[in-house]
Amino acid sequence: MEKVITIEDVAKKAGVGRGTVDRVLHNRGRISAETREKVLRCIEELNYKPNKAARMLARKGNYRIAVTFHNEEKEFWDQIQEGVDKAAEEYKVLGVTVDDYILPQIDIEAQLNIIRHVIDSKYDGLAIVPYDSKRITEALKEAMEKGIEVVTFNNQDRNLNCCYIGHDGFQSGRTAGKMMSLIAKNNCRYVIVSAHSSIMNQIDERSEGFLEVINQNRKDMQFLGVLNFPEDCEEVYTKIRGIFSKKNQEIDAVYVTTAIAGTVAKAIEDENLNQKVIFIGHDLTETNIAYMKKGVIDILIGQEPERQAYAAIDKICKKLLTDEEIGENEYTKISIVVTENIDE
Amino acid sequence: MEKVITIEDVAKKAGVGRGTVDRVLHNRGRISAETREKVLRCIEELNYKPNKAARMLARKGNYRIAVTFHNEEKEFWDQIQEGVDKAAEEYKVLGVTVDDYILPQIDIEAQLNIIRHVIDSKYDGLAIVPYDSKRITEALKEAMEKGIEVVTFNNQDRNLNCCYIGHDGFQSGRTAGKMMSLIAKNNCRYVIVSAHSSIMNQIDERSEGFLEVINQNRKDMQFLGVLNFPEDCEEVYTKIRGIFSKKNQEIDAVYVTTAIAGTVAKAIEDENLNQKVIFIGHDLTETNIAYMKKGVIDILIGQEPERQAYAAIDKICKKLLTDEEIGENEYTKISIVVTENIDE
DNA sequence: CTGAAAGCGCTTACAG
DNA sequence: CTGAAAGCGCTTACAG
Repeated sequence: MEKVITIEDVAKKAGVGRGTVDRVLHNRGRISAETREKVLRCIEELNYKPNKAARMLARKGNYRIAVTFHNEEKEFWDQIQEGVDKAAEEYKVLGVTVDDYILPQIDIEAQLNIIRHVIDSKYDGLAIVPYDSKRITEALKEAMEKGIEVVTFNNQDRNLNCCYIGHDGFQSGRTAGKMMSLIAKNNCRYVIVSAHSSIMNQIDERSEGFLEVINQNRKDMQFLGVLNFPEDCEEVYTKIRGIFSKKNQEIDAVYVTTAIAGTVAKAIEDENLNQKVIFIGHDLTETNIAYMKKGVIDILIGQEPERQAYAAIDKICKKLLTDEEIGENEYTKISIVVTENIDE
Repeated sequence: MEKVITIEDVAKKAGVGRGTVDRVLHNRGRISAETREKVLRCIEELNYKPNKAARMLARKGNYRIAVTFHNEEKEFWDQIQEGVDKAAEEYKVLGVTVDDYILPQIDIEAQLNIIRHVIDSKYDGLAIVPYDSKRITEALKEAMEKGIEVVTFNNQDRNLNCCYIGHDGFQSGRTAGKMMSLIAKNNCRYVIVSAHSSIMNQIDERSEGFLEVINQNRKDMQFLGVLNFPEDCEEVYTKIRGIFSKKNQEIDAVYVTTAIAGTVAKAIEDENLNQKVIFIGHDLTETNIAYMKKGVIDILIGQEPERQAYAAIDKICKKLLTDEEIGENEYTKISIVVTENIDE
């Protein structure tokens, strides 16, 4: 076995105690400049790499982190929840407690209260799906200033200087656009179903990206417009069905940017337009996958939801437990999924 | 902080020493049936979960594992190498040494020698890309019988009862087929470029899967046949260029199952057929990506090579270090990639 | 068959 | 400012 360098080796070589090496490693406590220098040099020369398992063991204990999101589109957020649970389970044995704060729907006021609570209760970390609001941005800034480790996921707050983990909405719209431009027949007439002025900016970015690629690659395609449906309900279903019915001669393809793909799919199926309308949507929810298997939805764009939540919590825990920097934004993979490559 | 149950708690509750609990946990040493029962019950009741970090720390040391593959298609195997290196780095601090045995090309005889060497040198584990040969199967069986932890990756030996990590060749061919069937124009005439009687069975499986989906979805498409090119060289380039040139009226689409996509792409580009031939290939190598960006290749099917190698080594180390079962085969994700969703 | 003790590498009060 | 010691949870010889 190759000899592995430990903190002990460094301490011995530098002629100091292990505690001292630890201190320079983490800039903890005060150390004389020369001791610091010497230790640093030894670390360098020995190419010392701290053992994370040991670190976590020793540091064990007593951290509390909060995670918050809403779960209105249940199937999707359940996947987020899985990521949360997995991380919570994993770090529990290392002494960190993860508390979930889950809202029934997007609610800026409620989210503000949660952030406030997180600050007041002196949580050590916060993983959050931030809604687009100046007040939220401000509240999160305050939390960060008070030393709470904050990581955002799934929706990016571009006004906040904070690590984000999730997909790039614009790029995923572009990917959908590319697929559409590859598949669509000549002079294909298409609509986008979206939700304007959403409090989740990812949604708008998807439309932009989609249109950009179509306009670039397929000048022949005809854009019939955006249908905005911020909510998902009976009424929406009826409206959509009406639109496709009346104009079924006109619509050859549809791109749904939001979580109402299931409703649109149902409308299309009920109008017997399965094979006639090209359908691209987002997220690998059970409903969406079922419609894909039935041939209503052709392609789904995935964004690795479990990974988003898992990574957000993981980063916070690593920072807390091992001082590892939280680091850069991490964009999750944008997957293109057809029935043949569904995962499992 | 929620109280975390440790081995100590279990021991106390069962009225035994920690060592004893450890023994029943790992079926190490002999324990009286009743003690065993009692301890098991306490573990159950307390819902005790061992702390892996602690386990790895204590078990640290002195494991050697070997990994072997070839790297003729360098760009691809470099990605495999990355996975190997990442795992090696990670486990080094835990006292496991990873030795690479890399062949310049597929070579059954050479691989046999490596397996032999692994057995003779009493390695603790072996991660291998097994070539299709009865003798290899036998040699691996012997290694396993001698207690070496073996995991295969990238190419599956279906005659060996051993964990495999990699993509499902058949399913990835099906995925390629689906994309082709979505994109291809009416009466599209297509060829498959492959390498029959390969020593890597994944290749043949891809063709099968591809054809199955096309035949099912697109009766209109016309199959012009399989072009077999086991090697990648100047001569192959010339031949391919000839085929596309002479028959450029005839070939509308091509599916390349092997690592010679770059050569095919070059031929097509040199014949100025970029926009005329639909091109689907495998693996996100630099060359392939470059041809995709130039518009020669339309779609690439990925198979997570880094993950394959990483997971293979990771499983072996976990087994060695924490007794965690190596478990089931793990099929890596089949990704569909266009320029818009290339990772990074 | 089983318990007590030492050790894995790191961190954290506690003295000085 | 810095060292010695105890402890994190688990495993491993060593006695018995």
